[in-house]
Amino acid sequence: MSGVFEQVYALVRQIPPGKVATYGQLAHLIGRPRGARLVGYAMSACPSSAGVPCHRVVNRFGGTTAAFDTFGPGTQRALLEAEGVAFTPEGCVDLSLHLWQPLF
DNA sequence: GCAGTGACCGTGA
DNA sequence: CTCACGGCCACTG
Repeated sequence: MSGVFEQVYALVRQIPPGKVATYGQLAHLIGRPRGARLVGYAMSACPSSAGVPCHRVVNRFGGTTAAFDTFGPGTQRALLEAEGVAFTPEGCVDLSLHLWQPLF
């Protein structure tokens, strides 16, 4: 609470299935236009106990995080595809179709 | 208690 | 157009 991480987790938790958000976008939403790194670190913490779908967070290119290879190659991609997220031949998420836009 | 690092982004030259 | 650097917060050693 009262921490940047909690702010990030709160937003990520609001991301509906089939949608993805970028680090920079989340950083802006928490009031840290230049704090994209904080979002990345917050994801690294990725407390499953907090119910944070960190697999729905990708970089600005829509590329999945290599850190997910911890569970196996292409783990994050598999999770997103299971939710109906379309991927480009380059292996990136089609942000034009699945970029999460906070209504309010 | 101090310093360095980290799943990144944006701007300047 | 491309290359390079700074900046933000929290956690670890």
